[in-house]
Amino acid sequence: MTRKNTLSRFKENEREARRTLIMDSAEKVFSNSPFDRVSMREIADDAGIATSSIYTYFPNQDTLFVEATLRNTNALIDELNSIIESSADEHLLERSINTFIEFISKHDSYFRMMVLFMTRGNLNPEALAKLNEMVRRGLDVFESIFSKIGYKGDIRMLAHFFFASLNGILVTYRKLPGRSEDQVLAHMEEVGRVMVDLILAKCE
Amino acid sequence: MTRKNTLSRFKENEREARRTLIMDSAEKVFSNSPFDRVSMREIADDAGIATSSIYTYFPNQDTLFVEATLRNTNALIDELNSIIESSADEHLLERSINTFIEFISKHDSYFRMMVLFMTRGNLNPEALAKLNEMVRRGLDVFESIFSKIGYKGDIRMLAHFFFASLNGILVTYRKLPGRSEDQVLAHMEEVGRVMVDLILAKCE
DNA sequence: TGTACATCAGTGAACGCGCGTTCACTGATGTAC
DNA sequence: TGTACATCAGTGAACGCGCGTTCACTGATGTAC
Repeated sequence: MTRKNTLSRFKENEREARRTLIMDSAEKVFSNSPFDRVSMREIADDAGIATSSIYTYFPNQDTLFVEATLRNTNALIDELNSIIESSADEHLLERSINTFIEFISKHDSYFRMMVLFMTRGNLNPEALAKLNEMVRRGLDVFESIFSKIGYKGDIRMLAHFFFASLNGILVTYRKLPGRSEDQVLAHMEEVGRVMVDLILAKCE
Repeated sequence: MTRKNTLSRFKENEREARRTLIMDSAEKVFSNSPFDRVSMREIADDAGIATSSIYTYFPNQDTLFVEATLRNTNALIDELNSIIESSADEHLLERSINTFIEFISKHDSYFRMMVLFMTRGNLNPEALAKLNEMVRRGLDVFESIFSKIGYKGDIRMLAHFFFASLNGILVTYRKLPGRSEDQVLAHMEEVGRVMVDLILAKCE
């Protein structure tokens, strides 16, 4: 029985390692290919496996996309949390906004998620639950920022607004025609600073 | 020559009328069908013409989508302008936000445009130019709101932020799972009110 | 007015494509005796 | 230790689908004489 357990645990780890490899490839393909050129075939090619093998580890495309994104955003949330602990109050808000913007700009899978979410009401319930859990965690992080900087007002609502605004900045200015990647980033952060000013004006 | 002119003008009107009919159908299909079920075939069916006939009036799908959306947004901008003229200052901002949110919620083609824009860098230049012109007009409207309510700060930058935030609210809360359309709208407007408070706090 | 020709909006069918997913099968590895 | 069988990750090819777009053609309408 002990042997059986270690074996099945070994297999479980194997399985997780494979899933991770596939998600790595998915992320790589997300970031390097034009949006409509990302397909299961493309991801399988990058991972060096047969397309059909993906289905041994993920039931379908949506699940793969959602899980790959959640992995990203969990890393982002961890990063934000460590900023909250380490930053002096006066720069906390701006640093958080810039971290968010830079992170999401670098990880195209977030936008893919967003488009998936915008275009389809029929995400499978399991994926949807995981997505909601991530949003909830994000809102919690934002709330702790606002309470730390002493925002006077409804912190929960501000977090909702904050989250939406950041998404909006990313969506709206992502593809500014004729601007370099750096210029786009600079413009996003400049717009973000407007929000910093507005919020700080209502802080103690 | 006079006859020729009237004839060609008649034909031109005919052509415009047909284009309008097709855009009407496009808009109807956008609003009533799930996102991924909208195709040239679907639109042609609604208009009661052959699919290939669409190509007599629009060179390709992108152009049709962009033009249909711009027609919408021009109407929205007109509506906002009349609000600016008629509203008392203290409710101007909130009324503008709610008008924007309600209008866009009702016209799915705006989201389709947004997804098109997010997912493809390769929109044709003509469509892109028209799109930019629309954004510019929108920003101008927002600026005139802020100058009317006496915002103390960089009005241009606030307009950029305002536009992005509204987009973000619409994108983020559009598909809240388990909420009715009315509840979603109410939540969006509640989040919008956070922005009202923030901006008004920096007004004279 | 009547006739031969030109124009052109509109059509139905087909093209070419790429996608997500399935499935019968392979072959390496583990298991039982 | 050796042999027969079971398991199962992994595969390549195919399925079925729907899409945007093209194209040769039709037939009504307008034009020229």
